[in-house]
Amino acid sequence: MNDYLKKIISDALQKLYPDLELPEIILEKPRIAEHGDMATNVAMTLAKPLRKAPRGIAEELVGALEYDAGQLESVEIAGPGFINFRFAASWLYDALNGALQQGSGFGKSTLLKGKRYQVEFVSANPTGPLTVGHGRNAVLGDTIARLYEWTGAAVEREYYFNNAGRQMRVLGNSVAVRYQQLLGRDMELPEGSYEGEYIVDIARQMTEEHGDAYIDQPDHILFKETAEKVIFADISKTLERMNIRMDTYFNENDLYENGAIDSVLQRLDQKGLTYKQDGALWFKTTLFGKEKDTVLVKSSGEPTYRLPDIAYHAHKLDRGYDVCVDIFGADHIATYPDVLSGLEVLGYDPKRIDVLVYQFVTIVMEGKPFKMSTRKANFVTLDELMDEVGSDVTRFFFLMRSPGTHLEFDIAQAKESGEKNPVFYLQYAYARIRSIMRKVEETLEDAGKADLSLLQHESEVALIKILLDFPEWVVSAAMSKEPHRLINYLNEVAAAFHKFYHDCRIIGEDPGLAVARVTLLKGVAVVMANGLGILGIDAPEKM
RNA sequence: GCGCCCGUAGCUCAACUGGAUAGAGCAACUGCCUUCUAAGCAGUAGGUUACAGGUUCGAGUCCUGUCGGGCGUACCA
Repeated sequence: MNDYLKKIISDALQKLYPDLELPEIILEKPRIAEHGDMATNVAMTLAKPLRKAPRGIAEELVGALEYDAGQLESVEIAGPGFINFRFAASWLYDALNGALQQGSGFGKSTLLKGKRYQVEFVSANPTGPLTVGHGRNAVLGDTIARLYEWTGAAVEREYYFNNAGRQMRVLGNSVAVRYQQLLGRDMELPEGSYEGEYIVDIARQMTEEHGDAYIDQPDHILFKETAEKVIFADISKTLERMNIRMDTYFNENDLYENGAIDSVLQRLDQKGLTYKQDGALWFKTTLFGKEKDTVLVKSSGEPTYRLPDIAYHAHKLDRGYDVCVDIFGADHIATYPDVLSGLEVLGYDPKRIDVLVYQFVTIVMEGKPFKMSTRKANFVTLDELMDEVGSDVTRFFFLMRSPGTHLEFDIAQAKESGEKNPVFYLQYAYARIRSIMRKVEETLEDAGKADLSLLQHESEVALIKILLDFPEWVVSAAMSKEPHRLINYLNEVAAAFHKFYHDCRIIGEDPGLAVARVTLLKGVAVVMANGLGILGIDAPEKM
């Protein structure tokens, strides 16, 4: 429809003003129903170049417009010079039929067809269970990956981790101390250790498997390796519970072993972008607008995380993805520009790295902000949260707000919300439809072909129009990396359905109308199921 | 100090990236179930979009400044 409108508008413009360079024709959906189904502001944007009043241009344009009555019912001028289009009913019915034919594919597009996307997310080092603090990252990353799949891309999900750094050494040591304590040694956990109960569990597992074989080897690699293995198993189980499945777990250590780190250092050096000072190796980030240069390799010989970050991203691009998406919390906001600068001087197109920075989640417990720390074991795990409210509510909660805004997560409220939780509003709409369908199957014999033109009620027409918007909202949510847009849209679908349900009956109506309404219901079910599917949320048969 | 993000109804947040009368959900109040799920529908009330300027046909949205909050600003990850 949009293409059709653009075509007739530009045809008319060309006829009226042959010398004019055609402007981009912007179509938008008016907020208010009285303003029609679609509107354009071309008359206003042309006011300046044509040196004419917007309304005058609009009148000329509408006069020259040639359109098919099967597509458009009316074209009107309103306000300061908007041109409002109202779709013909026959077009709506055809479009609804088309949507039903696509079924579970309705909403898919080919926008990114042929593109390979990679989404890297979660990427928490395996030092402890995933907490609600990781939740927003995990759910955003996975849902954005799903959105890209729906827009036609081939998508891979990757988890990046580092098992060689200081964090993991401390982790191994924490396990070793607990291990020795369990075997009767009187000793204290050093300052800065991981204090969580799960460390004790890992240590206990080691006493069961190995007895006291390692009691005099607290630095043995087995402590760290066991911890890593156990914790990673736990993490991936948590992710699976949330409907998240990674394609790849990428270990930073591989970058050292395959020479990617050295290669980056060499290439930066060749470009003259690094220098030594005070025993450290610096990257001249001041050349890219930073206030200070950045250390890549510490005087201890250990690299900072920026160096492997650059190498990692270069490696990802080398693997052939068209676009690599990073899901970062706000604390990374200052670091990724260095990575982009590094990639650019290495000859990569930084546009192939797409970063989503989301604002932090404020955990609220008992009415007060709650500061979490994995190290101090001061946290609520995602598993605990899902035990309370389930994975649907958990996913929904993290998705319902714009990534760019701070999200307040009131644990007590999430636990309590139960029945009045907003996710149930959507699921209830679907369950209601399924319930009607089950009843209708008993009463309505062979439905035959529905005559959709019987759908004349205001609530019916409004519902059809909203359903037809679904594909463009999928695209909008995907391109902006803002899944909450889809949630807002599904809310409108559910609201329109509930209103229809209230206004229009099916059972007991004239069979022709009943069949038409059942067809409409199927359309709603398709959109709700597809939409919830993108969000990774269950569409229940019953509630 | 400097950089990035945020500031919208009592609370939590939308507003499709510059459009027409700023909208939902909680919380408050009023109606609607002998008929397909009341986890619903309809309605009332609630606003100087933090503040002050600017840009233009038009600003919650863009630019400048002020105030308030978050995060950075490490040879920490």
